[in-house]
Amino acid sequence: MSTGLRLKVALVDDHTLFRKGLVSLLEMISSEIEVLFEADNGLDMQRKLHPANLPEIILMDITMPGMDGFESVIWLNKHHPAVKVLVVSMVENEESVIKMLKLGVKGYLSKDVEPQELNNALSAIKSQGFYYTDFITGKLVHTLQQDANIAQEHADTSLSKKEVAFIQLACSDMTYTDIASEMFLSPKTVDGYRNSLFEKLQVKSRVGLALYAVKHGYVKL
Amino acid sequence: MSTGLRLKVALVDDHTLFRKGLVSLLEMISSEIEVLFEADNGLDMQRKLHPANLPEIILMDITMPGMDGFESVIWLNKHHPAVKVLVVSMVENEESVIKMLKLGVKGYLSKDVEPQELNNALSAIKSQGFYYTDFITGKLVHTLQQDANIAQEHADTSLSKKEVAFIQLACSDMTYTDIASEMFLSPKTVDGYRNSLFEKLQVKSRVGLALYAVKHGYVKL
DNA sequence: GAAAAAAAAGGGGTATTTCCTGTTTTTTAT
DNA sequence: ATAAAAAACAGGAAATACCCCTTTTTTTTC
Repeated sequence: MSTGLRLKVALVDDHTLFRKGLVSLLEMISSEIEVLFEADNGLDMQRKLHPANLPEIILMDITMPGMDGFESVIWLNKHHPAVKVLVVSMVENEESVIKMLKLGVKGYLSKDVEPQELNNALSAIKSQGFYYTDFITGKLVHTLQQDANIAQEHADTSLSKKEVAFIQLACSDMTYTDIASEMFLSPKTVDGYRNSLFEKLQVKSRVGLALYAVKHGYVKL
Repeated sequence: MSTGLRLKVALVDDHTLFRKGLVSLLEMISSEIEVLFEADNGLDMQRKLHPANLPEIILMDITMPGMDGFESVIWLNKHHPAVKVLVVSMVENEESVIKMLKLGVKGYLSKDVEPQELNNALSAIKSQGFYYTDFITGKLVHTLQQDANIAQEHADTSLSKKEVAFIQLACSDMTYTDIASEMFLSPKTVDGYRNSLFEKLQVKSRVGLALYAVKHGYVKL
């Protein structure tokens, strides 16, 4: 049986080739690392996570079908708060980084770092509990500066189901009247949705709305 | 020196972690594979490609900074037509697949395939010269069906410099009047740009224009 | 079960987008 | 040099997007 000396990790990423490659890399980098399991997404992770043998660190992607990285981390925080998460993602926009940091992830790496940095991150998280690069620090500082200005007026940027439905329909050639009947609502109501989203998302036109929707994965291209 | 028995390959992908992982995987999968070099993008590839020792197959990503996969394949066709290209990309939209096939790539894999399929693809390309999955065939058939309808009316979808400038500015809160003065043109002229792009790109509104721009990389989010 | 908050709907008006049918100017080809 | 083609530009009209402010209905909260 395992003596606990090796660092137990798990991988959650929907790109099989990347995941397998990462496993191969980890094994090559250090014999001190043991990959407990791999998962396609958060739901798959839930199934494969055995309370009797928890990984110490989970390498987590963000964009995944089914259950994405954010939801997965939230679930982990609730059910297995001891498990540390290292985000490994191509997503580099400030909002996502900040959101993940707020969720308490222990590190955030881009997929284009050198393998050695991955190793550094894992070592640091194991010994110090975290690994925050200048990249993350930069995002943090920038956000803090903005926060000072914008304050908490638009607290969380999570959209309701109807708002999501609306913003998805807004990414089309439909008029707002069309969207209204599609949603079984009065045109005036979707008018209200638009206006509140304009303010909430800090955009000024339907184009901005559409671009926001794409950027945050509400619509796929 | 190399006896030529091993399959010489090269990797072009901007995500270091993915690339290194892939190298590691390839070495694990088969000792018959020799990775000649890795490159960040097309330009890097040009530098690292030595005519005296060309790879037989290049595993190529599409989205890369500097010189992307399309440009790289075009360059390869011109300068080293004997080098075969296997696309390994997350990009799965029909247009990109078709565009790559037209450029003569020998295979097209998603990044979420099993390592074994990568091995199959390499073997097939080495022995038969190509590896086309059902995924690709499906795209092809669908395109052929569409082509029958749409015909050649909007022959190539390449945009002029001014059209690119316009479509980028259209992805903003600016009104067309704003865009016109930004481009030192009459509002009526950008009016014409919009209308011709609507037809050329088969969209019906500015929102469609913006989404097209994102989808095809004219604007980054 | 009443007060408060949020969602839905409406009235009315301005700005912008979209579409149509042209003319003038500039480029391109022969 | 001249015809043909493409780009730039216009007038005007209808549809749509956007905005502000008010009312009704539903939901939440105490």
